[in-house]
Formats: sequence, C-alpha cells, structure tokens
Amino acid sequence: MKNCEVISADFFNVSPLTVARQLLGCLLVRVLEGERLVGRIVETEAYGDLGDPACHVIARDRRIWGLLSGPPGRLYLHRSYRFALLNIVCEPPGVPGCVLVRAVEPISGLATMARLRRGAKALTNGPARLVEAFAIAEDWDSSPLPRPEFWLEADEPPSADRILNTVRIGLKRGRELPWRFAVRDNPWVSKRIRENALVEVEL
DNA sequence: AAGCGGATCGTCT
DNA sequence: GACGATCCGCTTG
Repeated sequence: MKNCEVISADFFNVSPLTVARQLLGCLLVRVLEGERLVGRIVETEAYGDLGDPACHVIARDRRIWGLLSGPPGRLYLHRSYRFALLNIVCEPPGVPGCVLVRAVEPISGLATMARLRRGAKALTNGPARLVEAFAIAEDWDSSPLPRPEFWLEADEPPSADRILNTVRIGLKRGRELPWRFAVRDNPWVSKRIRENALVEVEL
C-alpha cells in the first residue's frame, strides 16, 4: 500500500491479527469545521476472531454479532462503561472479527484535541481518549469507511523490530491471548505495558 | 511511578 | 441488580 492512500474495505478483508499489525503507523484523519486532526496509530488489539473468549461476551448481542460478521471496513463503536471505543470490522462477510484502536500519536490539530479533551493532559493514549480527541460520534457506528469527515491513510510502517506483540489489557476474559500490537518505545502507547508477557506470533 | 476506588450507563440476568 | 475492551484523582513510596 502506498503512503497517503486512503484505506478502503478490502484492507480489512483479512484476519484481525493481520490488520492490527498492519494498522501500526497508519494515519487517522478527521476533518472538523475545516480543520484536519491527524494522528498516527501506535497501539491496536485484535478481537472476535474464532476461539476468542472475549468474543463470547460480544456474541450475546445479536446486533453486534451481525455487525462483526458483516462486510469489512465498517466502524464498530464498542461501549464500555460510559465510553465508546473505536473498532473496525475485519474478515470477509460471515466471519466475525474486528480491530480496536487503543492509541494514536497526535500529529496535527493538538490544540483542538486538547479542547475536545476538556483540558485533560492525556490526549490520545487510550481508546476512549482518542475517540474524544477526534470527536468521533457514536452514531457513526456500523457505517463504512471512508467517511467524508473521517478516514484512515496508509503511511510509513514501523520496522519489524519496533513492533511489540503482547497480551491484551483491561479485560477479564481472553487476557492470555497475545493479540495486542504496539510501536516499541513510543511515548503515546497507553501506559500498562507488560513486557514480560511478550510473545512471538506467526502471522 | 504505581496502585486503589468511584463514577456512570446500556445491556443482560 | 451486576457487570464491563475506561478514566481520573488521590493515595503511598
């Protein structure tokens, strides 16, 4: 994929593990009142692939199951506590799966992001924080990418030796699976790194 | 720097 | 009535 190319549905027509890794380095672009907010993806997690214990929680909801099993490239705004978390549906139709964007490095529009975060210091180093900083609306849920005011762009990927692969964090079920990906030593990666849980995965 | 408890709300039992 | 794919502020060392 070429740099600056807008990412379309076929990018997501594969395993969430592949998407989660390939999304590192890509750009999140949001046009808000004429201003471009841009962030580089530095942390992701794969969800809902076959045999995912965390997926069984999701599967209880028919609507969400239908969304995750539907066509790739659609937004899934997962609700946890009072927050919405940004996911993108993966896999061909009929196979459930999605990728959670956990953290981005702010590139431009930082002042606006700070305003949207209501002055909080932590701008985009957390899944709920970045949704707020990019003014991602909950009624975008299940809509396809790209949107006129929100899309993803390919950009320089981190070299393989800078990609960190660990277990997912913040959940109770399926926490042993090494389905979290992050850019090593990037200061915008969300805090709770568990280096000792580092696992090598064949992709 | 790290660990805690409370906030808060839609969905499911 | 209980539970989260979380965040924030307050406590310790």
